[in-house]
Amino acid sequence: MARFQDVLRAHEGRLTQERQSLLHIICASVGHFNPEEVAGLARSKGRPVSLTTVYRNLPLLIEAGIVRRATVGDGLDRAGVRYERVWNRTHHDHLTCERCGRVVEFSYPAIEILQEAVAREHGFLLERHHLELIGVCASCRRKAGALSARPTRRPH
Amino acid sequence: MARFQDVLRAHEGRLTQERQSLLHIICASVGHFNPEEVAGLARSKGRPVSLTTVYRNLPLLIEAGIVRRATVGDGLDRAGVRYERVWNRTHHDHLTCERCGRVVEFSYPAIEILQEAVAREHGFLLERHHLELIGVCASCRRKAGALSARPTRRPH
DNA sequence: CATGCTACTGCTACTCATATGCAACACCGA
DNA sequence: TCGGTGTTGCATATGAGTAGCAGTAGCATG
Repeated sequence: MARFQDVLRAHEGRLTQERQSLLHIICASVGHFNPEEVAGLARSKGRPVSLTTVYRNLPLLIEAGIVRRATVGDGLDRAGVRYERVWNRTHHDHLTCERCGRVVEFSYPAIEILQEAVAREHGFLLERHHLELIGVCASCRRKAGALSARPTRRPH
Repeated sequence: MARFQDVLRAHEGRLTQERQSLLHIICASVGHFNPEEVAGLARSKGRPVSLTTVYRNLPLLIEAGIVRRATVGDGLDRAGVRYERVWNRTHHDHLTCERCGRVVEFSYPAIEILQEAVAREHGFLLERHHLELIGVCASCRRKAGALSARPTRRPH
């Protein structure tokens, strides 16, 4: 991508085989991924990239606005950092089911506008945000049934 | 705290010296903390608790609704997981300056209401959320001045 | 199109946060 | 007071991410 090349130039960087491999994989990605998965995909596509290199290039890809860190499963769970492509996609946030782990993407402009308002009120210039809603999805609620375990409504 | 004792009972747990020490420290806490800091405080107060024990008890304290994980500095930065007391405090979210690291707490009921709406639309029962706004605070903007580095407005 | 500078890669070895095995200990109900 | 069992702390293991380093490969230059 031209955008990536710009960032590379700004860093006096080079467009190596490995970086091209990463770009291809990420541009073809649909959901979230972590560094390990990217390295695995690269290997399986015959253009392997070491895990170290993935880690070293992710910051550049973020700076280029191609990927971002995604806060998914930020709850107590053992989640680990995940990333997602941002380039050529519309902005969205995440709604996660804490029972089955399902992740729904949503976008809700009204919330974004209010976030801007909050930032302005405090004299901040808003750059970005992380919003993750955590709850129980419809099917898990059905499964849990009316019997017990109605989750204690204590949002924060 | 009675609440903690309830959780302990549910787990057939015991109210040990160490757990009391942790409770005291956390109930006296004002801002965010990490496990290391808790252990340090306990030691300095003459009721030491090993780091291992802190790690082992934090999940119980979360379950008891006394603390929660706080998403602070979730950006690229080297942040690390932090916790904060929730018990006896009003709910709030965080507004972080990515330049100086200052954290402002805010609460904005309208956003909470919209979050509920989003969850409901998708059939979710909202349990909790993580919201962190990241931007540049007033004084850092002044410092950066009109000269350069107007942050690229690319929120997500 | 050959050359050389230097960024990049991948290996290995390291750090740091967090988890686990285990023996000694201390709660707490009997 | 006593005994079973949950808990603690140490030492050690795990796992994500980082840094050192020697060899490699972009790419600018002549």
